[in-house]
Amino acid sequence: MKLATWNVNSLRVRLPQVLEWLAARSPDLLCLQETKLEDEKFPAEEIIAAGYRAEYAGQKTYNGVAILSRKPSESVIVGIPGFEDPQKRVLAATVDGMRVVCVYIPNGESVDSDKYRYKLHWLERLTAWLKGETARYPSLALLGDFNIAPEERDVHDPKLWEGKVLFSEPERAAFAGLIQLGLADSFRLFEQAEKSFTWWDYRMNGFKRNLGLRIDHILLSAALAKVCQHSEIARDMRARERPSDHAPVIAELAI
DNA sequence: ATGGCGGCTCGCAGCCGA
Repeated sequence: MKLATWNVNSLRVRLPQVLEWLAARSPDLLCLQETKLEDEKFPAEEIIAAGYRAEYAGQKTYNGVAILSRKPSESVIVGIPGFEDPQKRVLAATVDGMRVVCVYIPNGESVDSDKYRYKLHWLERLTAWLKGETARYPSLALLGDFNIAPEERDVHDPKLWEGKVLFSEPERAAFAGLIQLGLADSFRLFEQAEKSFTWWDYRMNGFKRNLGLRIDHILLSAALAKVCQHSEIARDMRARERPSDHAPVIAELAI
């Protein structure tokens, strides 16, 4: 079973690339973030024609998440239960016996901003909810744009990023809190090339110079991590014409 | 170097992202 996540930075713009990528890599499941589409505008017909089911929760201009899957979804939840938030950032579903949680964690803007405080609070609420979910579902995958680079090796220049949003200690502590729920960072289950990133700034030739961060992740419960055989970043998609600033991340499971 | 780029909007300038 092949799982994937991709912040597409507008599904309207990136739909042709998404359809092409689905055909080329044939994931069993693909979580999308930043669809930036109201549900009425979601391209359900094109997704279905490509052989996938789609669950989605979007809004105009900002945010928006979706789960595309070969198999149907059950027990779909939008948002963190009990946490009022108009921003569409969480979508959970059970697919093929696996609990799948697709997240678009807030960016945080800068460490002295209200958005940063919102991000940390949001992470607290996510973690508290997932504590119950991980206990309830032995097979659970948490996929998405975390907007957190967990370790120094996930940042092109750790000195430059020290204390900055996406790499600050409180954010990394929150990421560690998710790991402490019994989840494994699937990418790090395997040997990987140095300077492997999932996001590169559009500006200053960030991709060409590989000035990136690894902020998109697939976390797996112990039962899934045990059967995970491979994980990679599809950085070729960042080299395309009119790319998203994020590349897809893949985890392959022997189930 | 608070610029850079790209996407969005009851757009034509200003926001947000990371």
